[in-house]
Amino acid sequence: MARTAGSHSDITGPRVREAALRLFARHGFAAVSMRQIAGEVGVQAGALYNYTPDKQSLLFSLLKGHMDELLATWAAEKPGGDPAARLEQFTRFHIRFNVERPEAIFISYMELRNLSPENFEVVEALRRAYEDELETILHDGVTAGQFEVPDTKIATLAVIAMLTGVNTWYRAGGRLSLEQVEQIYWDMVRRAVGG
Amino acid sequence: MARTAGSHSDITGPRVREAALRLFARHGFAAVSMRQIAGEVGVQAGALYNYTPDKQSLLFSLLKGHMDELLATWAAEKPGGDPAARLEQFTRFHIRFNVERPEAIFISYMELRNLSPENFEVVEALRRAYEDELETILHDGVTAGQFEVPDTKIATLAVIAMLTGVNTWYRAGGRLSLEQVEQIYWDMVRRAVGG
DNA sequence: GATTGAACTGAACGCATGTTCAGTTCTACA
DNA sequence: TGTAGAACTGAACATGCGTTCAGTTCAATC
Repeated sequence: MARTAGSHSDITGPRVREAALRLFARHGFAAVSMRQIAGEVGVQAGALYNYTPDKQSLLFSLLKGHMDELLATWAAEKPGGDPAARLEQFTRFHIRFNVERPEAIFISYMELRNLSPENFEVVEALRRAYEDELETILHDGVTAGQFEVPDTKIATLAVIAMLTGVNTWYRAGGRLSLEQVEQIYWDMVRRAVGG
Repeated sequence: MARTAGSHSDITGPRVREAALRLFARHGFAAVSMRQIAGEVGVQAGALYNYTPDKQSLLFSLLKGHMDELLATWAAEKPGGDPAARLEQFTRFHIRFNVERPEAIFISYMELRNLSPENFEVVEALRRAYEDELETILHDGVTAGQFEVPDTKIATLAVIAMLTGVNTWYRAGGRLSLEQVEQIYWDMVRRAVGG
């Protein structure tokens, strides 16, 4: 819209982010150079600095963007009503969202330590907000007498860890369909919380 | 024993491994320099090469040593008999072993991609062997009609992911004792497999 | 106390890093 | 078609990297 002459930035910008995401996920933030990212995009290293003030900001932008999208997507389909139904929805949502973005999930867990303290704080707060979504469901379920959970905080972390683990082995077109995977995990989650 | 003159290697050697483990866990393999490791030990970078042929081998040695210890320790207390009792034993063992070695666990999951292909294959095989221990228990439980698990492989990975997640939040001296944590997770695991 | 060899130093090696910037290219608009 | 200015190049910068090695230090043995 407000673009002026000579602009390719709306093409190159996303390509920089995609290349950085892919390379960070594959080799790790510290092991990837700006020249490698530039090479993937087909550009010289200096050109990247039209799109990020520095390498650290590029990582932060990717992680923050991912968390924002996660929370926004969940907010859009956030169910109400019965805690058990909401827990099933959360379980299926988390699995589906994760397997669709393996690289973003991967770096969101692995590269937190490469964020500066201020940037870490921001991403960490978003992650806590996401965890709170699940904890609220569990808490409501306990209150309603539907779940039997001695400690909702621990159960929250345990369930998320279990679900996120799907990413370590799931591959599209594998032995099980996504629907089957969702069903198996939902059965385990439901029973784990005594539902 | 066979040590000859001028030797400090039985002191420095372990210190190199400890420093490397700590630094790799904190900052990541690629982000840690040999000079940083040497600095922690109180030695010049060149001296490290009395203890490892190169940086890559140092990482491999740490990961392989960890997996060997994991398997040996489990083998030593490996229970027999009732699948449910064995599953409880495995659950408690895994949690206890992990929280006692947070740094080794961390790099065992995070730094696999920094291993050379041959080294990766070795560590991966050891991890599969450990997973097989749990899968055998689940399989026996299903055969005995004690567990209700549609897919023992997936259940294995789900349970291990859930248990390993303890490391992301557990701190000694925190709100819950290790015994309480073990109990909470064992309840969840037992129910998740329909036991 | 002399000797031996492991342990270590300190400097050097070639190379890669993140980042900057003057200069060049190219595209959308006048 | 001329031009403004965004996009990009290509070289340079200081710094740090993993690794090597000739030389020095030091402790256990004779």
